[in-house]
Amino acid sequence: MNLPPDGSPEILDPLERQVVAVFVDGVRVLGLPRSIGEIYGLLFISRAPLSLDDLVYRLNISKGSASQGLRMLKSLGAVREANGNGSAERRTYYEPAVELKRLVGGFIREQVRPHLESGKTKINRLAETAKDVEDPEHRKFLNDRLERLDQWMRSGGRVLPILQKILGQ
Amino acid sequence: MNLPPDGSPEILDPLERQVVAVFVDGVRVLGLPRSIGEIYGLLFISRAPLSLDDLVYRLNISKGSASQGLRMLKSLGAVREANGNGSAERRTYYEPAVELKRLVGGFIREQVRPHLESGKTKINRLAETAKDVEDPEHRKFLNDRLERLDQWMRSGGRVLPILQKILGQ
DNA sequence: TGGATTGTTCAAATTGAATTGAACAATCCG
DNA sequence: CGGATTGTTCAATTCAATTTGAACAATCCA
Repeated sequence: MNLPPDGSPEILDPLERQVVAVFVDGVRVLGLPRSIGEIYGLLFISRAPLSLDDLVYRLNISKGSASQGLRMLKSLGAVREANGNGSAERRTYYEPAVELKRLVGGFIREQVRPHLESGKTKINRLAETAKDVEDPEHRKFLNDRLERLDQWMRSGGRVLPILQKILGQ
Repeated sequence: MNLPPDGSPEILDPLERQVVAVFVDGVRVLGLPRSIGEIYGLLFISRAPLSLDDLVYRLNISKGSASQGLRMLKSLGAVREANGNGSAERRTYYEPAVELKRLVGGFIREQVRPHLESGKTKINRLAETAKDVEDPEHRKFLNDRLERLDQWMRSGGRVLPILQKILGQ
């Protein structure tokens, strides 16, 4: 299916390389590791699904990276197994999910929501602590700020579904 | 104004420490450095504006970090100089901007838009490259994917103002 | 002027997150 | 079974981004 490895020949053609670069850049903004961008980028611009070994060979990354990267991409719903040929293939091939809605949904579910939740929890705990502050002026100030923080979280929570709705075309 | 440093005494009270931790966490999600979260967090929970030296001392960070952190926070519009006392003070004091709208706006302007722009540029260049692909089937596929990528960018562009509107209460 | 105070810059050190690689499962099939 | 193939795990390493720290500006004022 692919040429066997030599030293380190040019495995990606220029267009593929550029697309991969775009995604590497993209995922960095989202705080995701480079390998995620490389893997998704290559899948995105490949006509046929690719196997783990394809990714290892063509991107010149380790099996470990590819395995973990695919796991994360699966958990994000950004990649799925291509059960294309009904035939009995041992190896599994992957193809990208290309619907923005799905990608955004996965990111929000896996990366955003958990932080919002844990943030809310921590803030509630803080509000408890603030109750014990002696000076009433100071206590008032703290409550005001914590209240505001709580509002931010609420706003975040409200915005996410709207975001998803809008990005679903 | 503050006690002088000893070895490394406990400079933040527990509540302050927790709030700072929340912000450190928060900014990491946004892909910003820890010091940004520390500085903003301490300003956020402090009744009085703080100077650079206050931050250095209380957060136990270097002057360099504090200076660069404040610069970034200023560029994000997340912090402003407190010209509180009309008196002639040499040192400048900082206070946080606490309006979510402003914070989100600054983040979008400084961190999101530039990436969207450069992304668009790169994709246009890619479309040029794709024109030279011989096989018409393959070319069609590539154009389809690049078109999709372009759509994503547009969606992003459309969503940002809406986001800002919603978060402005 | 000079020295004290405040803040900036940037090369070097540090640190934490991602990647590697080798050992280990799991499954297949002759 | 046994060995070949495919994929996972995780401690050790690597690498990039952040932080440090020391030198350098800039401003103040006695």
